[in-house]
Amino acid sequence: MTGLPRPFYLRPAKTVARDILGCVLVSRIGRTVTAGRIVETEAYLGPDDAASHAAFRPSSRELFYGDGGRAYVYRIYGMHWCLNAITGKAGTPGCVLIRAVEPVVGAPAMARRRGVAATARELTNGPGKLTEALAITGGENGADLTDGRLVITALDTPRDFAIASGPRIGITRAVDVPLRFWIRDNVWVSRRA
DNA sequence: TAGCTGATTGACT
DNA sequence: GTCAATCAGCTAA
Repeated sequence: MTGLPRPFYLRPAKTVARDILGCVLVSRIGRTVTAGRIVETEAYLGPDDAASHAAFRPSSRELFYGDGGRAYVYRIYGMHWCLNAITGKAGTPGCVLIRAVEPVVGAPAMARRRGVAATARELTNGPGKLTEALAITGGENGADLTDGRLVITALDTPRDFAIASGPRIGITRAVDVPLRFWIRDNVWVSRRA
């Protein structure tokens, strides 16, 4: 399984965050293939972005400062995993947080992992929810997103959707910077603002 | 070593 | 609307 090519990720986080909307996150982790269309993202920049782990989490630096196209998976609040795509060329730190996806393949398997109905929006409409649905854990930290068990691919369908933007959610620093992007009117976008 | 924080979620009033 | 769960990684000492 091949995903979006490396150069796609070697651009500013803000650009990648917008362009990656509508693309499909494919997980071949575990026995069943599961996949979801990315409908909501947030961009995190370098040390100048106070909300970015690049600014206050030294242990993430090796990934942040490396070439884009790799996964950055970390535990939050001691119980949930969050998935990011590292962006930018080596030396220019940045990443894109995948906040919500729309189930495309393997909804029954996601439902089993999540413990909710296969049609429920709670399946994947949040950063901690989609990682559980797609069986993404810390084991995927550093994984290559262009080729492997976890990849992001482009759809052949036209990008005929509107992109909305606003402040990022859930953070305590740099609260007002509008670096959150989502597909307007998509019901799988996470609530709570 | 001890204490604190957090890019969340789900249960409860 | 409020709040607890639960821990890696940070800081202070």
